Amino acid sequence: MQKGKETKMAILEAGLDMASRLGLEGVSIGSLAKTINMSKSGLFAHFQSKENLQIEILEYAARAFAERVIVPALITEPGIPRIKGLVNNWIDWASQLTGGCIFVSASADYSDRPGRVRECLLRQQNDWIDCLRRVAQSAIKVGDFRKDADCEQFAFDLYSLLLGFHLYEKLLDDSETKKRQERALNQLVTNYQ
Amino acid sequence: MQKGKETKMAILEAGLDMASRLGLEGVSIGSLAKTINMSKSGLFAHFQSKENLQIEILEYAARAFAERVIVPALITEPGIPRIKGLVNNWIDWASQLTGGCIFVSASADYSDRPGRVRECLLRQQNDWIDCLRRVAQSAIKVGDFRKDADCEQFAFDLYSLLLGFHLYEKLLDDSETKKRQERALNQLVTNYQ
DNA sequence: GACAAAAACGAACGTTCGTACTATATTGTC
DNA sequence: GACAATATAGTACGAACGTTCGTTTTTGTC
Repeated sequence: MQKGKETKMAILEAGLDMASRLGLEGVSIGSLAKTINMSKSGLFAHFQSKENLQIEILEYAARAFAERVIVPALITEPGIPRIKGLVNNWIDWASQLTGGCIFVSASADYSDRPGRVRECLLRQQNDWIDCLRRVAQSAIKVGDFRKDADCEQFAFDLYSLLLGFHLYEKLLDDSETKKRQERALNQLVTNYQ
Repeated sequence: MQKGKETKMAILEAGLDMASRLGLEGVSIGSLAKTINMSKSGLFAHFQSKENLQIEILEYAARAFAERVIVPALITEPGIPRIKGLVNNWIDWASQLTGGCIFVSASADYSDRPGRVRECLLRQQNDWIDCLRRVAQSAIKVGDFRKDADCEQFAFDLYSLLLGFHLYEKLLDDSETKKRQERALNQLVTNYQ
């Protein structure tokens, strides 16, 4: 069977866009079916529950994220170039989605909403922070960062920077945001050299 | 008339808690009425629309925020002590609310949801960033920061740090978050000295 | 205590929500 | 082309949504 997978992908793509605009909780089966031009029940049959739909959207987003943000950065040479590449990829990723990075909004939404969706998101965010930690470690290895640099701390610092950028860019629409982010990033890597 | 104002305050307090847990969009008139033990229509009469309710919750939150975060910090001596006081107040504020700081979750939720709620939130966030800028300026004035320090940049850096802390604390439940935040803050003020 | 104003209520509106069924198209396989 | 498997549509459900209405209770004032 082929056709099934295709529609499912189309649903998830539209679902990702809708989730970025309205949040994962704001994705309703009826409205999503309407945008994809199919029946509510037809769409529902692919997921059996709304919770499954939300989780599959998250997992679809994670695959796209790995593909567009992480993998291209791992091809770049390790150290500061890779870090800057990763940041730029992340920014591109966030600007491609209408409502911004789905993981950022979901992290705020599910900070106190227990369930399988939250657990899935938590796993993903831990993976992402791990990824940030590893790029710092490879920066140590190639000599861009000093030997005793705290990689966990760097992950915290860098993710914070991305979150700040996201808020400024998506909510405030500040024209100088890109400049602010670049300055902060340069200062950040300097602190770890 | 007195009674009316009292119930309204009780509604807004419960509404703020609910909004911090479920997001502003997740506050439903029916469930809010149930937690406050009054009828849906009775509650509704205070606001005339859900949008008004959301805005009044935001404004109620802003008053509480000014009272608990900003004012106490302005009493502290200017410069680095005031900055650290402000940060600690903010952290207390975020930890008092079950689901975390309402402005953080609302900023993510309303990044692409036009309307009066978004406009209100935007005004508030600009005020907050202005506040951060001013504490940096007073730090220059008392000699804690160097004369040519970029206060706008400092506001960006500091708010980013708070957002990072918020995500780590509320979603990841990382036991070392407080330490991470303190290290980042110390490094941050060092960069501006 | 009377009386008007304000506040709270209960019921109902039309709509949308997620989900459960059954039936009809569409697909891939022999 | 037959036949089974899969995919989509259609309909219906109970509950919850925001909102409106008319009524009743509570409140503050004279």
